[in-house]
Amino acid sequence: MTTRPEPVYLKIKNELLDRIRNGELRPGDKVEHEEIIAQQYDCARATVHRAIRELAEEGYVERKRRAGTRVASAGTRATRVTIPLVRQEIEERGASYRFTVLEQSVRETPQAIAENLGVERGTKALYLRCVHFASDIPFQLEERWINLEMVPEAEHANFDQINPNEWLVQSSPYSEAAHFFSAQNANAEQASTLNVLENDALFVIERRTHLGGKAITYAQLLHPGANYRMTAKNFSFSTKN
Amino acid sequence: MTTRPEPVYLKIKNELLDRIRNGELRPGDKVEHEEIIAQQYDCARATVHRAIRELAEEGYVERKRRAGTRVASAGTRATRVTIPLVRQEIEERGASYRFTVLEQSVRETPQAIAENLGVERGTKALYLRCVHFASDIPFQLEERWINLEMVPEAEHANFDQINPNEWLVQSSPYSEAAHFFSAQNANAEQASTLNVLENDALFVIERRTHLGGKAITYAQLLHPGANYRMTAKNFSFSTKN
DNA sequence: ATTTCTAATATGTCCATACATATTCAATCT
DNA sequence: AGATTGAATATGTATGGACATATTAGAAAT
Repeated sequence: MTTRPEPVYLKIKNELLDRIRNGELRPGDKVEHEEIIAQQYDCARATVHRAIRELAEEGYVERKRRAGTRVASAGTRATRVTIPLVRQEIEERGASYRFTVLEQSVRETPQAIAENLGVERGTKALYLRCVHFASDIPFQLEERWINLEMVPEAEHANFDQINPNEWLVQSSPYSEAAHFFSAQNANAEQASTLNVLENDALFVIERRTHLGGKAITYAQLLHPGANYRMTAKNFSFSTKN
Repeated sequence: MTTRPEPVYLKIKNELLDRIRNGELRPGDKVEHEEIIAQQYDCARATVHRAIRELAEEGYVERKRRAGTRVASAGTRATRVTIPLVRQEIEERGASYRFTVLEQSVRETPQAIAENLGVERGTKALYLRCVHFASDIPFQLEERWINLEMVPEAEHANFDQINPNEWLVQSSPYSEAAHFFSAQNANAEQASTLNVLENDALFVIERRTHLGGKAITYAQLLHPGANYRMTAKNFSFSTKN
């Protein structure tokens, strides 16, 4: 198998990472200066810099000017989590997707929701409740509030063909989002909607979406715990293997 | 307030991100070529390259040679999750930390565990069960298996002063880890240990740790759902604000 | 019309150099 | 001793050039 030449910065990065992983370089240890590594690999300092900068971004080393680079103290691990669109997630499992809107009404926001939307309590907002099915089995219950001050068109939007999340993604694709993950017991209503038993554990994703400091929407996405498992992916891989 | 001059690559990155966020650049739209942007900002192409490369790593744009750069189709969002050491997590909440080892024994691995450890079913491994307390309230129940083929010292390690996770982190700080998140109902034993009711929802973190393709340990970290909420952090911020 | 080849092109990597800036360490002054 | 100052130094950003490589669009051949 002819292997394409690995970029030098990746080679340096991976070899450093290996040394960190196998314990040759331990937390607190100093990493050689960029210039010295550049000599060792016979490359430019910028190339070494990129390698070590990426390791720093991924949390493996810590850098300080003049002080140099040290292996970071281990323990806390940063991983990458991808929150997909429900439809994608379902179709990737080889199941067919459909959804139904159980409720769609303009309501006064209760305290907890108002806080999440950053509006005064009692401000009118669009409340939505949907179920998303994977091959006709309930997969996700979505309870959503949309800030009509930010997205007034939502009030008369039609969610027969397109689900609220995808509709919102169209209107402002890359708004800023904050996510929280937790576990809850299903209440009677949630249980019957998701076709599980009351008190069954649910995996909950909360999402708050902003644009320019103002909240667009707040959603709770509830999944039957028995089916649902979220996977975190690592940042970098030593290609050696 | 005298503000230090923003690096050019960040200025470019943030201004592009703003254009993507506010909808001026929509998914599928082409971003100007690096050389053109370099002219606009009167900087080198390498500077533009870094700005756009970071946007690509964070999932905002997609790049192809010759084809150019396009705003990525929105929807799936990548976020960063940090899994801290229990002790840190508890102390950061201003609570005092202590833990107790409920069980520590060498056992034959059952099927499910053997799969996670990548060993033959029935291989001996160290089984550990610990509770971690936040100001004397049970915070996390840890059920762990350690592969003694990889870490034989663990068999006679003393977990009175240092908890198993921190002990393992010392022995191989930056092994590779895979994480999974899910929700489970507490069984009777878990419930009494965590001082919650049977069937209460638990937030579960599973962690599988490898080194050079071989599993070191597999752990389930169970948290009472009522207390626990995991927060995902975004990658980049437009500094404009 | 379809396939095959070829040239154009935008991104990907890299270099050699330069200067900026945070931080340390040592020398100097109180 | 303690505070202040200043030089040394490792990283951070940037330049302007070069070549590599994937991919596309168009030309040529079937």
